Amino acid sequence: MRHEENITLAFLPEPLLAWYHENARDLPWRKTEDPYCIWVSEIMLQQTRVAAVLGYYARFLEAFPSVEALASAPEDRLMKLWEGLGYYSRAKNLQKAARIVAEMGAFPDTYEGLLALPGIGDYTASAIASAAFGRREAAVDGNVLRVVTRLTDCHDDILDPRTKRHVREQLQHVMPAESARVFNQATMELGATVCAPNGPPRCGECPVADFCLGRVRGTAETLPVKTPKKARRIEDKTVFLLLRGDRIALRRRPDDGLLAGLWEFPSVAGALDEKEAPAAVAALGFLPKAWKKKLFAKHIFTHVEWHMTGYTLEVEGDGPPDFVWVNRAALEEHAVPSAFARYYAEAIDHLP
DNA sequence: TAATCGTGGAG
DNA sequence: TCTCCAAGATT
Repeated sequence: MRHEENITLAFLPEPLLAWYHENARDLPWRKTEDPYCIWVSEIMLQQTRVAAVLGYYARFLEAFPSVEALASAPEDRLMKLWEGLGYYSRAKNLQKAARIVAEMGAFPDTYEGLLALPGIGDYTASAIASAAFGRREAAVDGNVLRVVTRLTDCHDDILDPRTKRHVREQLQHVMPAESARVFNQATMELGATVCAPNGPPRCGECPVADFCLGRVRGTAETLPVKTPKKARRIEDKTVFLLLRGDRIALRRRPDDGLLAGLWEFPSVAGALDEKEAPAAVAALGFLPKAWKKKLFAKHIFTHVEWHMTGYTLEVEGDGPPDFVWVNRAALEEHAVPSAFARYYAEAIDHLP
């Protein structure tokens, strides 16, 4: 560890906390010390923007006000509440952990205890331990990594776990015991609003610009250093909106992998043209009656890209046993991911 | 270690 | 339209 870095970070807490006191956003999870509420917020906020979380957070706590309520919730209701928020294993791990906590009778109140719960890693364990229990545990997320690497002019790859460990160690040394609840929040707030991603830092508004090595040396805009990510692969799919009377076909995705356990319109691999599609429909056990529409849609995930060719048609026959047939009202009760948004809207258009 | 796992806002 | 990437965890 370089001596220089310690000196810089030692100056951080006082001006940072003063700035935070005047500039903190008014966020609902900052108004409570209830570990359950804080936990829910931290899981939702993983890789997800504050603006996207706010509505989900309010609806989720309304539906499941306690660990016990979450522990006993039906999975379909849980997934419907998480619909559109992404990273759906978070919701499943949340319920797994709720059942463990309910069984334990109390929320773990230490970093180690929290870390043992499903869906809680190093960052989240530290964040909850400090915000809910006042423990002196430095939480290192993307904001904190950006702030610290700029402050210390550190060019290590922030995707390397060793960099995170190093940053956490440095912060553990300077994090004030009497301000444990807000120090993490303040560092993240600075990274979210001033020392922000996507563009140059707003050093003119920064309370610690005076001793920021990245600013002094002119490297702040190039930090943090991050290894480039791999190119996305493209997957062609053909999606079928199968109409039968006032109903449409849905099927549940497998329990593992992408969009696990969510509902989708039936599809097959490959981009089928008008000549190939009828055979695929017949292979599913249907007799096509009327072809209504063809619709292309693209959806971009983090490292996969779906190119979807969609056909809307009326059919006869039951099809595979795992298909369920839903009317408009029932469709709206199922958790269908945003990847199918264009087809979802199309389905609604064709249902009475 | 490296790949996997969503979505949408911002530039 | 395209790229980046956000309060990460898991395997």
